[in-house]
Amino acid sequence: MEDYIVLKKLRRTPERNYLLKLIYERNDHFGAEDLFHAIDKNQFNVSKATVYNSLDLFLECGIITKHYLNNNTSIYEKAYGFKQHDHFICQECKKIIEFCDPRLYQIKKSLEEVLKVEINSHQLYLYGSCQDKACKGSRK
Amino acid sequence: MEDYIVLKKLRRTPERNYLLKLIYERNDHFGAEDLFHAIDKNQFNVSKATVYNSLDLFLECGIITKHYLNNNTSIYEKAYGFKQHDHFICQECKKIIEFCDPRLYQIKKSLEEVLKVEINSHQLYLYGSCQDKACKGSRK
DNA sequence: ATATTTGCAAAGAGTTTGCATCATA
DNA sequence: TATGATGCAAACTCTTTGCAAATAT
Repeated sequence: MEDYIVLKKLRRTPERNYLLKLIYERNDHFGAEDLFHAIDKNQFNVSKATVYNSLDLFLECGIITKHYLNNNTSIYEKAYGFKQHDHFICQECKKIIEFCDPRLYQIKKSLEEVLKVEINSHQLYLYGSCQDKACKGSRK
Repeated sequence: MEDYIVLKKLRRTPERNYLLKLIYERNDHFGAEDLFHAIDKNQFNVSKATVYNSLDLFLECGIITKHYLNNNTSIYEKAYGFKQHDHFICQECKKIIEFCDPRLYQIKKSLEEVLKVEINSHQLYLYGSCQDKACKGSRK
């Protein structure tokens, strides 16, 4: 699991290793604060600054992905070894459904030509409501 | 231009009218702060709180659109009478190019079926580099 | 040895809130 | 006149920064 570490020419510190471990243990979308609180303070004392620093680093390394939510905060998810996907976000219950649609790549390709630009990445968020019982139940 | 005001059952205040005017005078993507600074303090004294309140209101009315940028801030653009479009953002020079691709609607339609959800809106941002001379020139 | 990384606490940016005052309907 | 809207400043949240001490290479 920690074999994924590709810290390039950077230093391998216990804090980074520990944070990576925490990240790979979870399968959700988490905020910097979530990660900070997941730290076992008895085991390790990682500061918030280091959490942010490390997240930036992991992001650059492609180990995690960052999403900018509609409340001006960010969440992350591990990325390494997972295929590129996009997100549907239920506005009622905040559930996130991941999906992947190859047609998006066609769109990107043709837009590169039409707009005469080079596209490196994209973010697609679909907003709406899911049909979960639990979700419906929570509606006012 | 101010005929667009559809303040529903809400009050028509001089502050809101003035802000709407400012918004319709500009054709760019602007932040709350930008709008606040665009206020002619001699002419009007609109507080920051009112700017934020009004932007929320205009957003609900569909008069403006809100985008969440990759630095956890928001920008707005007027929406009324403009057709839905998406954005390419140059990571070098921050230029924004708007585009509209009908295939995205097909994707949304089929995802509604596949994911069994109802999609109300979406946000698609493409990131990359444009080929402008001015942009290239600014690269380190 | 030395340049990077850390922790801490303080600063910062953007946004929201509380409340008394004001003003639209 | 009654409720909604405003201005102000303080509070809040998330994130970044400065710096001395610690540490990986």
